[in-house]
Amino acid sequence: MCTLSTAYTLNMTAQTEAKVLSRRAPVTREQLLNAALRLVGPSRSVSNLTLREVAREAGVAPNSFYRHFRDVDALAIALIDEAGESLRRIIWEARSHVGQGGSLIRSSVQTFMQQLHSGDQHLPLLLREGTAASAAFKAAVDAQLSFFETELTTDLQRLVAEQGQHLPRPDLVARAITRLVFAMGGQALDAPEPGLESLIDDTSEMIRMIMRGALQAAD
Amino acid sequence: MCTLSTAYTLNMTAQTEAKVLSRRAPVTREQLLNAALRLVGPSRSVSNLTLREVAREAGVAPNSFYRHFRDVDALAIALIDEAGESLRRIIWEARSHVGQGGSLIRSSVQTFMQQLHSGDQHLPLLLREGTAASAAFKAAVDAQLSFFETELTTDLQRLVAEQGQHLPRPDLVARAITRLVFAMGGQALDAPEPGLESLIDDTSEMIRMIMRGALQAAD
DNA sequence: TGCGACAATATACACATGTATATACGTATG
DNA sequence: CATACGTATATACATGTGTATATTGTCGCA
Repeated sequence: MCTLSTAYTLNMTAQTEAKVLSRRAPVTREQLLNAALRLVGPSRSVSNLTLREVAREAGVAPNSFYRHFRDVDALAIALIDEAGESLRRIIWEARSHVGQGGSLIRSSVQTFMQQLHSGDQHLPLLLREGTAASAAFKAAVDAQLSFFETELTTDLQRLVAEQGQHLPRPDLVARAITRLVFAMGGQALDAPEPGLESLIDDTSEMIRMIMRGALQAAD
Repeated sequence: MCTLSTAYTLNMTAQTEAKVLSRRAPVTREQLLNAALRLVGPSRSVSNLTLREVAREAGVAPNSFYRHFRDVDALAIALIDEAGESLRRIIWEARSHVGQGGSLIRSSVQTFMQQLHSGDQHLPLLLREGTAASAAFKAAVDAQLSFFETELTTDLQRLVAEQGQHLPRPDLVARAITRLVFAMGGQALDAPEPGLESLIDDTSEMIRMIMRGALQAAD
């Protein structure tokens, strides 16, 4: 099969987008990351990606991979970090978008779930690799989740304090909410579009249960 | 490498345990299942298992695999079903073991978490493949979880009714608890042994929050 | 006893994979 | 300009993989 060598030049999707820019522009790195993201799609695990496969999809010689990542696992961790940033950005937007119209809980959950269906594969990846094989992956995901939980903890305390109440164990509450939302997100991933609304409702109601139960413990 | 052909006869761990029993005793099937379980260990994903690898570990010729499973995915689903049965058995035992000493919630959570560290890889597998790549895997895991949630729903209703109370949305409560426990179980998997107790405490407290919050909604 | 079915095996083939080696190309600096 | 360097490439090789084909051994039934 000598069609392989020519195949590199056929896939020019991301290759032409930035032809030449300075000397050491790490454009190939982005190509590889995007190619991997494209390959895993909505449900494939990054741990069955192949070095050659990613290079092929990126329109790059197999050996060029080594210039940017030690192996596929290194690339995977880079993707997880990207996904963590994405998550923080998403939720930050959700917080700022919350009008007086809907509750903060519901609109946050809605933003999260809709992002899962947006076509950007970063969040699905984060959900998947959290229980993945490699211990390194899990550690990377857990770091991102912990970061998120910390933010949520202070947020919850502030919100509850605004209503003149006190929230016991805010760390536990934040952790429960985070993990629950991620678990429900896993279901949302392969739920049909119409069923998504009820999934958002259910998840929001679960969160309210947790909040009520936590506040009640203050007695 | 012609050492391969002899290697089959070297690994006799499970092969000798039941020499000959009737004609069509599917002993090789169990060998393959156990071998796969041994190979995935506490953290490896079943989707990177190789047909030859499993056959090798089972001490069986690669082609014998086809007699029992169409491919590795079919084996994986069989393992998930086994894991579901295991889960139900575990929790059933937990329920019956609950003395007046500890709360039902805590002892159930404890049983679950301890089982995760017991060396039996069925439950870890169930946790992992729930967010796995293959849609078939997720469906299989979801079926087992749904079954579990149904049992839990009726249990919760009965328990609450015994105390003269009414539980609104018992299905939601059961789902939240199940998914949360599984999410926390994922953390318990690679938590050091000493930290396990606090993880059990945290998870139990989370469940109590959910229960209190759900009951409070009855007003 | 022998025979037919069935499970398990050995051998083989056409791939795909990770990586070693050597080579071309473009750019910044002397 | 020329040289050196960083990047990407082509080629190659040993190894692992899924599966097709043919063969062996073993059991139940006649």
